[in-house]
Amino acid sequence: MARPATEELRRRNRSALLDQLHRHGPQTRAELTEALGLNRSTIGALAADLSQSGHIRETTGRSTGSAGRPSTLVECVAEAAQVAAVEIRSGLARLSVVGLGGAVLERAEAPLEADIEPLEAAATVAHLLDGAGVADAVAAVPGLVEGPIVAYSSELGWADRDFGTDLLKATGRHWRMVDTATAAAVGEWSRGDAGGSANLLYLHGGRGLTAGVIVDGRPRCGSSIALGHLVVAPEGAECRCGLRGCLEVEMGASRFAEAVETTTVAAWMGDSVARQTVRRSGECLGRALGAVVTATNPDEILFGGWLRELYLASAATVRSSLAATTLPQLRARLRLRTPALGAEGPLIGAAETGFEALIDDMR
Amino acid sequence: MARPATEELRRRNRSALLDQLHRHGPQTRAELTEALGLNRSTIGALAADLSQSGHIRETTGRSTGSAGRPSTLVECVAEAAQVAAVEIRSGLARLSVVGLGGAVLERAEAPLEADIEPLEAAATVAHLLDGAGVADAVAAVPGLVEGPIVAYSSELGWADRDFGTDLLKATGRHWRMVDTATAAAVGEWSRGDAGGSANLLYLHGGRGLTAGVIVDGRPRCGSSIALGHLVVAPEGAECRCGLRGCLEVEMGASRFAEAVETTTVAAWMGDSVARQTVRRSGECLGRALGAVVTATNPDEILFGGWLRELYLASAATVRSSLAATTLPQLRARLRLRTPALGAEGPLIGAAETGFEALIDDMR
DNA sequence: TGTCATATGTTGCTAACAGCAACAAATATC
DNA sequence: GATATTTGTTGCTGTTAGCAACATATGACA
Repeated sequence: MARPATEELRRRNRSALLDQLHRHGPQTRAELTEALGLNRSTIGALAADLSQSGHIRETTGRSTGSAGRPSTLVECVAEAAQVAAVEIRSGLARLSVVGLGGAVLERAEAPLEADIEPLEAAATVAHLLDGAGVADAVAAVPGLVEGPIVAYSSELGWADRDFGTDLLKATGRHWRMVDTATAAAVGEWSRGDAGGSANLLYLHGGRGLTAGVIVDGRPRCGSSIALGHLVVAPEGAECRCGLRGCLEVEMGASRFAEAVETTTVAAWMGDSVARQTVRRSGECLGRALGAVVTATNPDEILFGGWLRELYLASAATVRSSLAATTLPQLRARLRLRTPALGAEGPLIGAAETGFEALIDDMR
Repeated sequence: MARPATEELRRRNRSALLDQLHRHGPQTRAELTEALGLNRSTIGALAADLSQSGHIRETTGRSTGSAGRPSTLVECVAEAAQVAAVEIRSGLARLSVVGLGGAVLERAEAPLEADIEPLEAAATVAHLLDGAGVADAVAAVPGLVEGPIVAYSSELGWADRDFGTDLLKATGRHWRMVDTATAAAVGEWSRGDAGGSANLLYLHGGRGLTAGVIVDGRPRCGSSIALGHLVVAPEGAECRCGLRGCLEVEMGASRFAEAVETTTVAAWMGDSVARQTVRRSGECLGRALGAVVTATNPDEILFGGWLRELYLASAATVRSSLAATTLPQLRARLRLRTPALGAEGPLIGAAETGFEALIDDMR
């Protein structure tokens, strides 16, 4: 290593300080001292560094109410580092520009044509981004994502498409790629209220059905989960992917996705045909979940996208068919719930992925 | 932190050096310099520390064959830190005492009664260990292990038993607990030749059927996978666990386990009844694997215990029924094979778990 | 209103660490 | 046997975080 180890240490501490502020919001220097386990004078020096470089701002402290010299409050400067997060869906591209500390500085969205090609989608993203000066960029795509490649996406109808390179061509910059469900899982993990569980499973319902995982407190990067292509009925109908009896076909994912997009949830749930579909789909979901829970043993399952509506409408059904296919010891710890961040989860999580890389690279 | 940060840095480097030697065997100081990215003089100082404390031994260097001063060879002193690893099976407890660097210093085994109680098993372990002076102790149990608790073990017939505390009572010391499959996965990962894949799934066939996972290059600790209780036939026969159609019942796990234990593999495979059972079970395994692969997306699957024999006898069947239930994009990267360490995997991996903790605690 | 207790920021100093450069040692090559 | 080459050793340096003493700013209480 060319860099001296002492400097390395300093960088690590500096990045830890910024990370702490980014994740947990404005704090006093005294609190930072406590949180990082460093000396007051060290925190002072680190804060001076980061203040100099414009990453943080120190304001005169709020009165604590108790005796003693008031602490100076430290907070991130949102404009100091910005990350662009894009979510690609069927029919829609959404952009958020997020600042250091997690504030959303800009939003934009644009429609996408049906059956759009990756390069065209990338062009739309370029238009949305429009030269915004961001330090990192992350794209969330629903499906099986491997590095820059979208290996398979039911929702977009893409298979083995190099969307990462298309984004590079269209925007002139490198994009990190994640799958929508993993992004949402990261979002809930870092900014939602799922902080407690070390093993989190996020299910995302769109035109297809994908899953994202946090394992032992770390987002599982590098390989995503195409849960919609879990085969639940070996003799079932053929799926576009070539297999038979895929979960997303058996559950009627596209119908749900449309229903949630086009009608109000209340009207949709009132429909008697829909009600029966909901029950049947809830059952199907529960059984599929049984396999997934047995195979991955999570602490918490979150239902995102239209799965949220389905779960809310059929929680009892889901639970009982889950119970028929999992050991009680697995269910004991398991919590089922809906995401706290709603539809913003994927964008927030994607941005968070960018910030993690950014802050890590400061070391 | 009470400790100065500079000392912390030293400890980290010292532990990294020892870790490097433990994992990759004897190396010259020049190689260590390269591997750790530290300066020659730093390596010298660290080696002096560890030599002083007795953890390593420096011998006069082997002649490299090329010009230059010969390098001094550094190696772990096996006796300097020892870990006891125990594997509990139906009918048998096996012990290895492993030294720093991975050398097996002692072996012992003892029969266990059928339907043994945890406390009795712990007593047998105490007898096997017999006051050996080990720095850490790890027990591998087949089933769902959560901290000191065996939540469910088909093989031992235990449910929610506090085996960890029983071991503490019987041996007077703390035991780390892992499930057999995760231990074996760690073994293959660290000492087998699975070093390449970041996501590894190890299937262990005993009286029951469990799985262990390496995710993104890290063993997934804290929660194991009772794969035998994946429900593959909702209308199937009732299992001892209370569910219906569990994989291990449908596959006839106990019959396989017995067959492998009692007859030679060749004779067993020659049997025409067995041959049909093998085909059917291979098919069943393949379909179950489809669900697991879809839900976890591994790079590599290893078949341990009697699954090794089953896989070798029916690889084509397993592959084809796997193909019917997984996306081609998932299969593209996937490798199926048998473990390099054979039956030693669980013990080696369990010991490795202990060493990781031990070396980590030096920091 | 003033004094004291309390909590926090600041400053100068210290111990320890890793890196560096110069030197010493030990081998291969010619 | 002379030289090139690689590696270990030694003394020195720059940087770091911790510490202690001091300065600063508030609340509590008389």
